[in-house]
Amino acid sequence: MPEGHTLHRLAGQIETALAGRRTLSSSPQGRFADAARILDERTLTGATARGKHVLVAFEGLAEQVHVHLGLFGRWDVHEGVPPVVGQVRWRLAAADGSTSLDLRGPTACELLTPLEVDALLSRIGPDPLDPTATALDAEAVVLGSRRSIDVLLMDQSVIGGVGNVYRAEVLFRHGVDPATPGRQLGADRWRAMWDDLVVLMRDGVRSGRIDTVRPEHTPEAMGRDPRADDHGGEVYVYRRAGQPCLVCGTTVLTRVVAARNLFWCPECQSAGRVRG
DNA sequence: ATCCGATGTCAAT
DNA sequence: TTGACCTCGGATC
Repeated sequence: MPEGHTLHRLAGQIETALAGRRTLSSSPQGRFADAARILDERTLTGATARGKHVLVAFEGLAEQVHVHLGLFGRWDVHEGVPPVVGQVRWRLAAADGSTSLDLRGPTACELLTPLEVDALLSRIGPDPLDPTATALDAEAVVLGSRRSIDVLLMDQSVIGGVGNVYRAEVLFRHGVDPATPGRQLGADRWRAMWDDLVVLMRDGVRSGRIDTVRPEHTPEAMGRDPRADDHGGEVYVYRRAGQPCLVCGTTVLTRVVAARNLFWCPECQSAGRVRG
């Protein structure tokens, strides 16, 4: 589901399956019907992802489709064109019937003018999956902030594409206390975290899941049952509240930060902790 | 059959 | 800080 890697993966799949091809658009659920009529029968020219947003472009149309999945949107890629099931906001299909995509429950599915696209892109922070972005692009904001790193990581104008799983996991992998203010993080640690996000998220694009557990801590290496915490990927702390830390055995904690459930190990994650 | 949570964001207060 | 929104599936009754 939808952190940045999901959207980059989808953009890639759309390009591979549909770029340069004539497409059919419809809105079985109805709320995208007017736009779908404009898009129908057009050749798709490209799909790009920035942060958690996807933009799809069509020949002869200045506007692009902006899609944001939100918390529970889904975008399923099908071989062929199966019968519609449930609420499908936008069905996009190759005109030859080879491939189709069903978009459900998105926060955003709308046509944006070039000006609106520019405005959208300008409010998304550097994205670890953008090959032109670097740790330096967010460094001044992060290292100058009094806000805590667990809040900064979720702020899409600071870093684009990181969501609740990558937040918890990158903090764990770097032993960082989630409450550490950005200004106390230190440049070395920030850069290491950024580089790690690049690696983890690229891996997520490739696999379609979030795996963050290092080889020495995998179920195979530790003799654990891999199905014990199966959330579609192998993780250290995400959704493991009350269970023992995979590394030290301390009970994993949870609390709401930036309106989402944060998970962390109070023993392993002490770097940056304020004393007293 | 019903409830609840979910890898997100924004507006209103 | 809270509520609203979008939809589905797993847990619970």
